[in-house]
Amino acid sequence: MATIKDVANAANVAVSTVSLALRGDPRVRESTRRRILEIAQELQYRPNGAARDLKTRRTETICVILHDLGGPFYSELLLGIQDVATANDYNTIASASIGGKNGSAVRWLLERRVDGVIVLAPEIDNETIIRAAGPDLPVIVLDRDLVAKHVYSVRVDNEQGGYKATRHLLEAGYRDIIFVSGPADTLDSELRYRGYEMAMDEFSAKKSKRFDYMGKFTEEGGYTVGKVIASQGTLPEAVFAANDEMAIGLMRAFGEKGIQIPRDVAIVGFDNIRISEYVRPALTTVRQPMYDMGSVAAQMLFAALAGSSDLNPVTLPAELIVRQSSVRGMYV
Amino acid sequence: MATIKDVANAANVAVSTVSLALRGDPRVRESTRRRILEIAQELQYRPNGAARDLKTRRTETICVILHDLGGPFYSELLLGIQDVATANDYNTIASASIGGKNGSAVRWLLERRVDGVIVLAPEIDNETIIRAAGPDLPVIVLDRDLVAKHVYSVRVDNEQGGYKATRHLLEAGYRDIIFVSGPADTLDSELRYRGYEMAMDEFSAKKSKRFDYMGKFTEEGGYTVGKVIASQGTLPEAVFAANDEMAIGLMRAFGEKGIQIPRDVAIVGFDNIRISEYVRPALTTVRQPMYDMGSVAAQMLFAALAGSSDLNPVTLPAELIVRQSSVRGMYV
DNA sequence: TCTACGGATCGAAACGTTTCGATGTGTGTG
DNA sequence: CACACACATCGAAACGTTTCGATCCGTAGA
Repeated sequence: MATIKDVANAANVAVSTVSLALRGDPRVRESTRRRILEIAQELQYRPNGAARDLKTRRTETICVILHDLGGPFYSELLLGIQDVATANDYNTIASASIGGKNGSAVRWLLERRVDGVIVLAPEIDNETIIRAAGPDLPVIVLDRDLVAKHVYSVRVDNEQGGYKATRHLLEAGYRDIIFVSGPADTLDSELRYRGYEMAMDEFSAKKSKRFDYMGKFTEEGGYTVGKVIASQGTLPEAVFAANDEMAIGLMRAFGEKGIQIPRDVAIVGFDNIRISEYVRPALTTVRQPMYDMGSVAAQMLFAALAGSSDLNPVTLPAELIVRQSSVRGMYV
Repeated sequence: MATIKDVANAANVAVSTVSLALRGDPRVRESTRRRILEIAQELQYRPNGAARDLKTRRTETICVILHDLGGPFYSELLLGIQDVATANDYNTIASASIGGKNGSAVRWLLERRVDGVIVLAPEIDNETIIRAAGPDLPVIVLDRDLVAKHVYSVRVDNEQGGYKATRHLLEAGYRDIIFVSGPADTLDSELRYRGYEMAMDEFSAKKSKRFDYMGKFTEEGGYTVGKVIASQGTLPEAVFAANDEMAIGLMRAFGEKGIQIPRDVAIVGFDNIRISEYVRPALTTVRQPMYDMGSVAAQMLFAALAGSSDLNPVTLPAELIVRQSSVRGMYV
């Protein structure tokens, strides 16, 4: 494979001249520049990124670490990030956090192959992130409770979202509302529950306990919980599920038992995944501003890259989206 | 930032010893190795990936270039790729092809920052791919009609899929079946149409012309086409849409006109995106084996990396999934 | 004609690793 | 006691760039 040296030899100029020429530096005469370009083309010269990165100590690339690539949820987030990155002439790559501690993602964090990282992946632990972050590797954490040097955080207000969802049900007249939580260790679920508590207290309604109904954040998880709820003596008036996947699982379980939504039980989810609009009845949910989150995160990253170091954590508001699953007396 | 040299100095050993120690080479004594590790820890030493890549001339990373990250469609594909990559101790990154010719993705193709590339992005042109591929950068193209040196192809049998979908409708007794195509320039749509033709000919049914109904491969596109169809004098008996998104758009348009599916019109889509299962009536469609496609592509890539160069193109079969939207006399 | 200067090009060092041949040390064998 | 040998460590070159100061050349000003 041709290197810059080969090009220099073939063109009878110094290596440095080729380097300058390729970069379009005005110091090299136009005629020689054209000649060099031509020869480079002929030799199929392609620069070696690693060498350049090594020398310049910058990669002009940022990395987004996600739980799994292609989750429907991430599409908008990535778009928000990419728009900002592109505007800054930066490249964006995405990497899945699969493999955990010694997996793929860690090498992007630890081996300085990128200039900055945005992390939305619960299974990467705080310690790793703190170790990775440094003066020349800012890290933006999404939806994570972590403050550390060179680590900056952007979050969605899950608590307020949970509050909105619950209050919506309360205002519709429901009082016996249960909360179906995600796995015990997720912060998101916890915060949504706190919002639920706050609203329930405000209306002096009786809360379900934190761990009464706990699922796996997947449709299957919701389905299982739904079966349990349905087989108990009395149904609740409404259910607030910690995310849409679970809400949809609940709907399926209820459907199989002949329980009608929202007539018999109202349901509210969280996340506004694309399916929630298509499910019947369409699911009332809370939308997280994913595009904004991506965009804000990327902007903070570039601010950090530019030298700012006192970036305050940002919290973005969530938005209630009312559909049929929570509207009393509506059928499909 | 501490380098290997700093560690060597602090430990009073040569740089090469540190290098060996870190890699766990048995040549360095266990006691010194532990000492070095400890000092590295203390100094917060982190290897410089660029330097290593430069020296070893391998990155142990493959890159997947997709149209947009996070399309629901890609999730499985990436999983298939990652599983194989991980088994080979390789890392996987994904990059969006946004930006086209001089965009982000191109640098992964052209600047040798990865060991191999898998491309599923129509907007990257053949020329770029051919230029990028070389003895030390095999490229696997997905769903693309391209043969070239160091370029290998994996495809789904779109034609057979289109045939299956159409034949299914024909066997259900429909004869007046129209085909709603994607944008003119996409190969996939074209092939699916050919399958449609084949089946229609076999049953001596009258085909719609290739460009009678053309949408944008999005729900909006399907919706628009649906409006047009609905406002014409007579409805077809059935519609075969070139992908699910469009099929769902069609369903929405028909729904708004009071046209019932499948009673008034049967609908079949293509892709088996997740929503198609939740839409009412659930959409009959053709599943592309995305996981397999990813897995096969990755396997071919590693075969190429290992030196094989005579890898034959692979075509994977598509699978018909019958749901309610095409089953005569079923309502929801 | 000499000097100064700007433009074009060059040469060498540096970036942080890996790797290979060389070197130094201690142990067991004859 | 000399020798060979395995073991542990070292030193230097190389990977392909970028960058900075040096050099060379021709021209304008004195």
